[in-house]
Amino acid sequence: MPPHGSCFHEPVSFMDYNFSEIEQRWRTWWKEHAIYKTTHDQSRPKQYVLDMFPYPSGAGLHVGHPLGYIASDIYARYKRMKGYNVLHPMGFDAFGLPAEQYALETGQHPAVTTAQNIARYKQQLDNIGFSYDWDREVITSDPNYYKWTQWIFIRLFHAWFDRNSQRARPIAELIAAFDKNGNAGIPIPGEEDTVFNREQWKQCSTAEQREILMKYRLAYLDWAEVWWCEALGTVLANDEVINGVSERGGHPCVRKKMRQWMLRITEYAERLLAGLEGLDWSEAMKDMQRNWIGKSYGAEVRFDLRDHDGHIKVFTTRPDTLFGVDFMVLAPEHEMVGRITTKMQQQEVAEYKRYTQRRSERERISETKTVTGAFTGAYAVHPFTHKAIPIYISEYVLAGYGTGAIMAVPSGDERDHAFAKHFDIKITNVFGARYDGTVAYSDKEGTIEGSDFLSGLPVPKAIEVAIRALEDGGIGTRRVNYKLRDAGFSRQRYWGEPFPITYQNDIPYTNDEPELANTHSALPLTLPHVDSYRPGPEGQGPLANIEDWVHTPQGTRETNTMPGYAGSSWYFFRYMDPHNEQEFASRKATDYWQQVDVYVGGTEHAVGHLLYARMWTKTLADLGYVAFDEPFKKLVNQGMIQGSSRFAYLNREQKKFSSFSDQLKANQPGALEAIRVSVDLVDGLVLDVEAFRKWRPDYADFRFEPAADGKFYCSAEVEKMSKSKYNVVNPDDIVAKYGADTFRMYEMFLGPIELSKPWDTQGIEGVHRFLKKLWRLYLNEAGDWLPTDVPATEDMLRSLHRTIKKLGEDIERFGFNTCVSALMICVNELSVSGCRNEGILESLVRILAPLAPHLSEDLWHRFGHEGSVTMADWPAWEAAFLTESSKTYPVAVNGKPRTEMSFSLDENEGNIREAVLANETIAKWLEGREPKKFIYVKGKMINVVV
RNA sequence: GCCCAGAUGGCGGAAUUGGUAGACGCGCUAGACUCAAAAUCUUGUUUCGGCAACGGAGUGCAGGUUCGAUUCCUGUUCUGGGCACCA
Repeated sequence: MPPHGSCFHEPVSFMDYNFSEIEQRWRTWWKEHAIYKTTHDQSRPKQYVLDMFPYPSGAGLHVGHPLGYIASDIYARYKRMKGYNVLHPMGFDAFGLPAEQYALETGQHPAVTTAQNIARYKQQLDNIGFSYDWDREVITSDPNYYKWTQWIFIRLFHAWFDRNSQRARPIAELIAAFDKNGNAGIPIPGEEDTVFNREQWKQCSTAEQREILMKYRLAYLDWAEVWWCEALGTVLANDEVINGVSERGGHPCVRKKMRQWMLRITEYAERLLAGLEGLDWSEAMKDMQRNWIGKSYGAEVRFDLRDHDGHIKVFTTRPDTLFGVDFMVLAPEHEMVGRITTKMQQQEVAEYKRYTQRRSERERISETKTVTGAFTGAYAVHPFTHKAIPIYISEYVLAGYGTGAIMAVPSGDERDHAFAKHFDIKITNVFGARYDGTVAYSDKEGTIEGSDFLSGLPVPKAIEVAIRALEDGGIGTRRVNYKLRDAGFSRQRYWGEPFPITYQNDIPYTNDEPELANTHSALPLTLPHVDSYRPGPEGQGPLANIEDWVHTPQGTRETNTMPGYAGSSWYFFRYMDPHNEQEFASRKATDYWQQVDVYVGGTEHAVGHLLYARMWTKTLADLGYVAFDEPFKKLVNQGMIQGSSRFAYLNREQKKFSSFSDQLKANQPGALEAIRVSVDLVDGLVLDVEAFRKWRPDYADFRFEPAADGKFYCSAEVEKMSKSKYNVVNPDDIVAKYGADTFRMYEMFLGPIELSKPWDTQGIEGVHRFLKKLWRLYLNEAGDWLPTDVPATEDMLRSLHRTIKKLGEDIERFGFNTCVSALMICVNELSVSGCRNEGILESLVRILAPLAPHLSEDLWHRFGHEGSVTMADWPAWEAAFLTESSKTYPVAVNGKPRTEMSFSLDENEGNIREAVLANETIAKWLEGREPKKFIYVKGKMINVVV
């Protein structure tokens, strides 16, 4: 019979710490009493504690996943006890490639496998005793959720970024401005030179007008590169392409342009950069975002072509080196390449372009050893010296960065230098003696030389003078450049949000626009059923295969789907108001819960998810839907828990495995083969040989040569935890064996939350012993309740209050490993002193509650409380119990500690000096010398310098 | 290649503001209880020399600042994470 309430006074025969019975009982009780239900409560301050929601993979959770969840759960529970109304939800980032891949292989619908995976994840999470309010669960692939993802996309489509006010505004306001003044003062992003007046605007056809508007929209269509695999007839993700061939099948892949949806995140570059200042994120994380945004100051310079009309624009951060330009390099994809390449060079250029098409961007920018490129045969004209400048193409210039073209200054840039040497281009020195002809001088120290009007000027001054000369001559302009690029928002896949877009004559309309006669307006636009998950024609997604879905009387539907980050860019709003059918979240809800106070997740999201979520929040704020424009106030990054793999050593010729030792490897190098052993078959390093033989029947008749003690040892190596390495540890197994409370505390005890560290199943015993020891403070073997009203000693009180203070401080700063140590020390002390004082022991239960909620709940109820310990108050520590009157000082001579001496804390320095110098040990080290200096730091140490 | 982080006993780690390096735990060691095992309790455990007292060395490596450096500075090596369609 399941227990109810706190009425469990029925006799229990087994009075040891019976974690499985305790944990099951209280999990049921929490559920029945909806302990973790969160409501809108104005009377308490709010606290929003959020985990990055997981992608529910088919492999289930391993012990590494819950690390951050445990930390945030402890924090959330602590904040509840401190009187906050805590929002601590969980959900699933459920769209994604793996489910689709699985569907391709097995034919099972991604919705089905995803639902199964989510069910498994939830069960695993519940096993660990998290305080999530599951009523607020968010699943990105649920139509009731992605309805609002689509709704936000429509807002992005109908919005543009006003550079003057630095915020997004409805597109209707842009149209109004065009009707009045054309695009005067509102340049087209990326095409700032294109200007039209009101008449020109009005003369445009609707199609032309919409084409112009597309260049402003925050969600827009453009041509962008993807990996295209001809043999598979599909677009591939970066990590599906390895060295230019597909991961599956090894078919050649090339970069190909496709028409895609993009997000104009570049318009937010400045705000995304500035917004970082006020955030409580690690400096490392902010640096990564700053670096990604990549703001740089410089100039855009126009180089006219010698034998053609037109010009090439370059962006440079070093306009001061303009006189050192010896050649130019265009990205192979640069639009100008086809036009300017001479007949002589056409074949070479075409071949080189084919080569770069197979190269990933990463390969192109990382390649430093071999220089590649091709000469176009064309020349530009230097704007000041008018000398002819040869134009090359090379992979190290990327089309997407700056203008896709550079002016090359070999004396001042390492890559340009290598390029010049390789192609035997004469190098002009603009750094005088600082360039020695062998290594480019790229420092910004010193003066510029041999550069006409710039000669003799120090670099910063030269940059200014050069920019002014460029602007005066109408040759260039001062410019700020960002490395940040607009984000691709199309995927040629099935398992993602469909776009609420319909094309009429190739013009995209959002489904709520009047042109579609309101026939498509209802959201969500649900994913239609497909019979096959194979790609559609010409690289389109599987949706393109469903003729009668694509073709509607009003037009043809968009067949791309949204990328994985669409749903995760705003889910933190939905938790605030998860069942709202009118809005993505009400203003009342978002105004109450505001920003996420603490966001916990891995660094791998540093620049992807965290940047997109910030942009979406800014857009929603600009359009008036929420009141704040930064989603995550504080960010905590958890490290990874790595696997500890095991290897057995095999001499295949002799059909013999040898127990591992340091000598073994040294004695037989080359002859030994390391064979992976599942961690399930190993106790520490000792292999269960019989189990291994069963696991790998192909080795069943091999010999196993044990060590001298008769055991067979494996070697260990720290690696990523993954199935293929046989080092995955499932939290379910750990919880079954030791209980969730032990598991939670052990994960925290392992080390600082932000560091990566290997999992070691053996170490968990220590934490488990600690909980058993704690249990014995409350109940003896006979099951008698031990706490009574006996008085507490001063030592006990000091021990308790020191621990209360430390726990509070450590939880606030996410230092959970030291929390566990502090509790261990406290329990050790209370055990030694035989503490039975119920006041102390009850406080101990409270401070244990965030870390070990099941055990604490059980003891809490044994104290006679009816409510949950979750709602108990966090005890206050009292300074009176912590003050010490004296200190045992380390006394050092010349910085080396030689002895210890105790002094009262209010002893004056003169007396201390006298006593120290009189001390026998110190006198011995002084050897009669007069101390040069006497250093006394109150409460810390004493140092005598001779 | 670029950006970021980390390196302390056999292992995970502690030392929160520059002040006794190794807390706490694992493992190992010796012992108590037990027919035995488990559980529990007790002892020791950075390393070298020494019975000990004590002394030398020691926080990836090489320097520097300081009365004093795991902590600050310069350089360097190695490991891990990210680099735009994995999530």
